[in-house]
Amino acid sequence: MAPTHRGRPPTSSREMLQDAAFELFLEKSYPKTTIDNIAQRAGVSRATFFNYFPTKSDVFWVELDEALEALSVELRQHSPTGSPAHALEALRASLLTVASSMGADRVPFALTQSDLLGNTGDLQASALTRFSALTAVMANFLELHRTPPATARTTAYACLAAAVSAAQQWADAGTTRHGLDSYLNAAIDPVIRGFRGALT
Amino acid sequence: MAPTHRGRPPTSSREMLQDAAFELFLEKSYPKTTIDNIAQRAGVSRATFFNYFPTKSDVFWVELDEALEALSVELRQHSPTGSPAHALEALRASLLTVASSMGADRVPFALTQSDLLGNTGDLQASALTRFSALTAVMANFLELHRTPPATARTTAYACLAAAVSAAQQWADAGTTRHGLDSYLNAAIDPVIRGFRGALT
DNA sequence: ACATTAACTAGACTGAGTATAAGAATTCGA
DNA sequence: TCGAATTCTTATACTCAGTCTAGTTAATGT
Repeated sequence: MAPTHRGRPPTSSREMLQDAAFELFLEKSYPKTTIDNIAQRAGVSRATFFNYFPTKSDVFWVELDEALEALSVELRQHSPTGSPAHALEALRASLLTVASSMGADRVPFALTQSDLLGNTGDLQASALTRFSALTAVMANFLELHRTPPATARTTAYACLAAAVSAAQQWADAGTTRHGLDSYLNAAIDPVIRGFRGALT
Repeated sequence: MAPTHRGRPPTSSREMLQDAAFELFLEKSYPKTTIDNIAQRAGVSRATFFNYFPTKSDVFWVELDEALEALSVELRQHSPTGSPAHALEALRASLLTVASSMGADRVPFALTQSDLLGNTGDLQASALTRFSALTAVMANFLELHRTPPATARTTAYACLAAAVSAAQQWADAGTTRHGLDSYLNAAIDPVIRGFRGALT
């Protein structure tokens, strides 16, 4: 019988804290919910919250951060071919792979409840920071595959726009929802075709 | 002799506070500079700083905020024609008009000294928020001119990417610098031509 | 039993941002 | 000239996210 854990066992988890936070955000909006509130709801101390999340707004982006990491992993599987057009298709494939791992029942809270939360600068800013990181991952991949830097950047931003649109449609679909990948493919197809034309 | 001002005269201005802030950022980096430091350097109280700027990071973006406002004004001069392709050209023209009003000697501090400032999340986030606002202005304009919403958004993001690239080249040009509009036109031309192809 | 490891906690602190009442400096009008 | 109106400044208290530290707790390993 091999113990798999050394040290004191955790009494909490990111999921518990995230759940507590989302409950409270719905009850009293994001700005009116303090870290103390969240920690108390989850049954831990305020300092413990910061053992799990760097900032308050980070509870929002667990799924997006996972997807971003998964995308980086997917893109690394594609070894450089020196062909920008191939890179575009690889980028599409990687995005769709990541999107397809998000089933119809895993829509992030941030997408479905954004109206109810109260709009604050830090929440918006935390989203934009992640969009910027996503754009950088895509642009770096394209550059690695011999796309000129300015074109790589423009393409990456256009793909970001398509991805944001797709995510919004995904969230809005309600009971008729299917996988994110189909929305994403529809949104990104004109972008990829347009830039492929410019690259050949 | 008609007095033009009623009430107590200001002892400070946005420019004074901005100058004080930039001096201090260079001396000790952005994160290490407090609002107290800035206010003291400018000879006013800390509370007075907030009469001039909403947040610490806003001192960075005076020029960009002006440009964003100027762009909105320019775009409003173009009455709707129902032609997305015309809208693209109007957008380009408006962007270039705003860019040409920034002579070679008005490069924002944020562009030329970004290395020395110390990278913090709030600074990056404040920039991204403005980029997002710029994108929204452009996308709304395109939609007003009958561009489908998803295409408007994608185009706007691609224009943003081009504009960011142009601004960076502008800042990097040093003593050989000319007006921002020439860099912007070079960067944005392939984007406009690409999307015009998709719209016709 | 003790050492090591990992998680939790209380409490103090910092600094951005908010708010308020009072004071200060000007112009206007009776 | 004086009081009212207007505008700007200030000191101060406060909130709260985020940082840090020393000590406690709960587990495993030797």
